[in-house]
Amino acid sequence: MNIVRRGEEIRIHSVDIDLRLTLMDSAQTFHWLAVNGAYYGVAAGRPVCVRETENGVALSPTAEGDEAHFVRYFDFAREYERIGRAFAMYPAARAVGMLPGMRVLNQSAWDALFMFILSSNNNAGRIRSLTLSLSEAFGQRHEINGVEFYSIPTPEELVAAGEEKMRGLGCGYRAAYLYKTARRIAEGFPLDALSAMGYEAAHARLMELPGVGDKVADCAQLFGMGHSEAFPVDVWVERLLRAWFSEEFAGVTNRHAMARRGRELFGKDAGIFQQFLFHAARKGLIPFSEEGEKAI
DNA sequence: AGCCAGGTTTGGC
DNA sequence: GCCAAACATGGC
Repeated sequence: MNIVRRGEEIRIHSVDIDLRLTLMDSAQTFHWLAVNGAYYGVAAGRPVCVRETENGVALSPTAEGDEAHFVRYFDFAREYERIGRAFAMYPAARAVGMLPGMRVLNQSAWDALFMFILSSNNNAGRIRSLTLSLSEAFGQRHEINGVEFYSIPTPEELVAAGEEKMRGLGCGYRAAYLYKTARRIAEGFPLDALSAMGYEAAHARLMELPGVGDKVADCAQLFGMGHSEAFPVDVWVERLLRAWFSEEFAGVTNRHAMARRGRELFGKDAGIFQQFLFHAARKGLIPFSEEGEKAI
């Protein structure tokens, strides 16, 4: 990795990054706009335009000292090839090599929590449209290169908007979850302190929030709190584990136990590995039947 | 029309 | 503790 600044632009060279895969297709974030081959959005508090270069990315506008922020956001300091090798004894680990340039983002805790509360029993397309609708209605406006986009609304902005207006945008029963959680945070729940806590303690605190169960908590921790051992288990990961890890997960009956077993088995990189397994499963790159049989 | 979507909550054993 | 059903919404 090599970082160069020119005026308001930061260029990060010699990194493995596929922006469309990471920002638009991988279902770990839902708020980015793709316009003319560039991507516009707020990256953990920094409104920015990102585009791919020959062997990396260019970001603008940026301020002095933002380099470390974007390296962290795109997780450029972690070597994903090493993770693929470390799990090479599992046939399904070819998922890592099949998705070059997918990064596991370090988003802000609230942004990740917001989007994954909306994700419950929902599909990626509608999570995205709800995220964009709520952001445009209640978030802050930004404009770069004539492209207009919005911050995800803060807890305070959601509380000011009210549950009924949120429901009016199509949130369904998730409006109550998101509104009540926003109110808890606005009233002092220490969301930003959870990143500094251990996985288990932070997980237990997150589960206190309305609309946050094991899966949403794990996604918020993995994508928004730097807890790389969090191992979210959704429908896709469950099917994949039953098919391709039947010995390792033998006797594991429910998703809560699968998530615990995933952390035990894969350790600190469990969540990174999970993201590759998840996406490969969802896209049919690693096939299996409904009964959990491998389909090679 | 009925099933599914990166689930959570609630109420019954 | 574990399990089933209810919960809004839109796309296929």
